Amino acid sequence: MPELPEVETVRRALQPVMEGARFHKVLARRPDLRVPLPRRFAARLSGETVLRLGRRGKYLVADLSSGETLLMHLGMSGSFRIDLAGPGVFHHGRATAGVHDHVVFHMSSGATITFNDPRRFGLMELVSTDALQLHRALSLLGPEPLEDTFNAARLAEAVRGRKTSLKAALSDQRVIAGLGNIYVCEALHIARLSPLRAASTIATRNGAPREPARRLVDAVRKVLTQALTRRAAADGEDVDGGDPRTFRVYDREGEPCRRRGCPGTIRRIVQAGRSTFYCPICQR
DNA sequence: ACACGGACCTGAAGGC
DNA sequence: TGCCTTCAGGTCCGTG
Repeated sequence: MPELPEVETVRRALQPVMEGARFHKVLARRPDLRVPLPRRFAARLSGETVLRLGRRGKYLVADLSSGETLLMHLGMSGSFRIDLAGPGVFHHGRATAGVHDHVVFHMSSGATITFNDPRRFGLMELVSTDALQLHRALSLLGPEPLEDTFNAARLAEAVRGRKTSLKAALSDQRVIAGLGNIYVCEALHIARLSPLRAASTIATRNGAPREPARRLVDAVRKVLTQALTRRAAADGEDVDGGDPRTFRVYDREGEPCRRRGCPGTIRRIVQAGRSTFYCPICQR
């Protein structure tokens, strides 16, 4: 499911019921996620207050009153369900937990937060807040694409000398944090750059970032901002994928290119084991 | 050091 | 209908 816009949307949904609230009761129903749940997971959370719920790349980051930070990742299929407590919840709500409801937080806010993840590629870890930036998942992450730290110079530097495709480079979380297969394809189409192009060719020309690098930075910002806006409008519905009709290239093999005046047909190829969708006519 | 293929899981969708 | 194959938006590890 989740790339940066989806994760950020989840964060915004959880924030009101988590920030400032205590973990009243925690259920670790199935500990064998991609990384096994931390030892004594429920006990270490219970009674602690969530000071702040943030996001870094595709990770949700909850700082706790205990001095530990709860790090969460949705993997491919993870999602959170929020049930606001109320009279009759046992009669009218979900009385039975779903098979893939692996972790349940009962918060002092009254909300019940359920982590569901069929494929179990998701992850929850507890790390010392002081050492958070040293954590291997976070320490290598590239800049946040919607912050100023992400710019053409930085991108050019990150891909300089990289002997790999643009598609692979943008998918690399060390280059930019938060992009996944869909938005990489979408951003490359907006920027009119071929996913097959060598990443280093957008980099620098005698010191200054090349024009393609600038276009790509703008395209990444644009595609993420648009997705975030659409997510907000969808308001919880369609937690999956997003509307295929709004994609420019993703999952549109054989369909016409949506760029004005472009006669191209969207092609699907496989790069590094994953589908890439692009227009061979207008992406160079 | 880097880049790639495969592995990790389950479920949905398509072909026959 | 049902079985089989393929594919899925993420990451990590081993190999070359």
